[in-house]
Amino acid sequence: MNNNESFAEILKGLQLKATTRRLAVLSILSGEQAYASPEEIWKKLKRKLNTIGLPTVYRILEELSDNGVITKIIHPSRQLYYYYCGNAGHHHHFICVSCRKVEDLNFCASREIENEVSRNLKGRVLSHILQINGLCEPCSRKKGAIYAF
Amino acid sequence: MNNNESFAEILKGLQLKATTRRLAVLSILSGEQAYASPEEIWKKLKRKLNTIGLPTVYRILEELSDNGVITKIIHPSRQLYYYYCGNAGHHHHFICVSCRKVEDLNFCASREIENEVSRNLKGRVLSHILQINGLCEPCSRKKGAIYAF
DNA sequence: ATAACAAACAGAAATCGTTTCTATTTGACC
DNA sequence: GGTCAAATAGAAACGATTTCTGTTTGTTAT
Repeated sequence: MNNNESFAEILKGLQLKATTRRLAVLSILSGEQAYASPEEIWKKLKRKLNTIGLPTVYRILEELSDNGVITKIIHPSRQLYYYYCGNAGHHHHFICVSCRKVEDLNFCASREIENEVSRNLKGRVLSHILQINGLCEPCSRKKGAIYAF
Repeated sequence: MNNNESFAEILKGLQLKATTRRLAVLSILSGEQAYASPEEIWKKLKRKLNTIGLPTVYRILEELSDNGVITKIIHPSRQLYYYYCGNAGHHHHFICVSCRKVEDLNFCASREIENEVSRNLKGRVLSHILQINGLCEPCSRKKGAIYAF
């Protein structure tokens, strides 16, 4: 499968072995258009692999997230959620709090923020978090499906 | 104390009783210029009050945060941290990941974001998270005190 | 003031998402 | 195929957070 080959390249580039589990995690995540929890991902992995431990899933997700291959979603419940995004450049996400769909946002104010911080606060920016929480188009039509976030 | 009176007003406005514990939490948080964890706040509370339970601190912090009186800090460790900010208007924060100091940011792109989401995604924005992580001026001078975030 | 009642709290215990640990297996390279 | 470090399974531990129950406190009306 082509995807698996390119995922293997990505892993090698990060000096991570292209193991069955890592490729399976990437395969599953890349097939999702919604963010997923480690346990949810684990359940899907168990269908394809004879054995896979939940701690393994946690470790792989953290590795991939630390290396920028996947995105960690910020959730008020503070549960961990992850999302694979093929879009390589720096960008942010709009997440639907109802169906969990994630969409790319073509907006980032990092330059303005950088200016503001260095000019007014004399501080140094290491990173920034920008996430938009809302309802995607289909969900916003369904009445009664609105959650405060 | 004047602060306590105004805190009592705030609580009453939210239909929360102005209890000794709630006022003590607000008193302690408003005296901090850095974000603090529930346990840290609890330890300080124990010095002023005969008895105070950690679950009470958690509950109060969540109530106040839900009502917008205090701010929840987003931290990669996913530990809870809170911060009291007197600034009433909508704004965001620059947090120092070294000394935990929180500073206000006079920047918010909510209008641009709203436009982008409604135009391109046809979605509906419920809320947004913007937090800048970095090093404040004094901390950025101290070499060796830099953390990835 | 004080009585009455719901809201708030203390303290113990439980919860459960996440991490650690150790022995075993696997992938990469020769 | 052999070698060795890296990766994994499974069990166990962890610890921040929440739940639960009986008791206390703040508020409101008297």
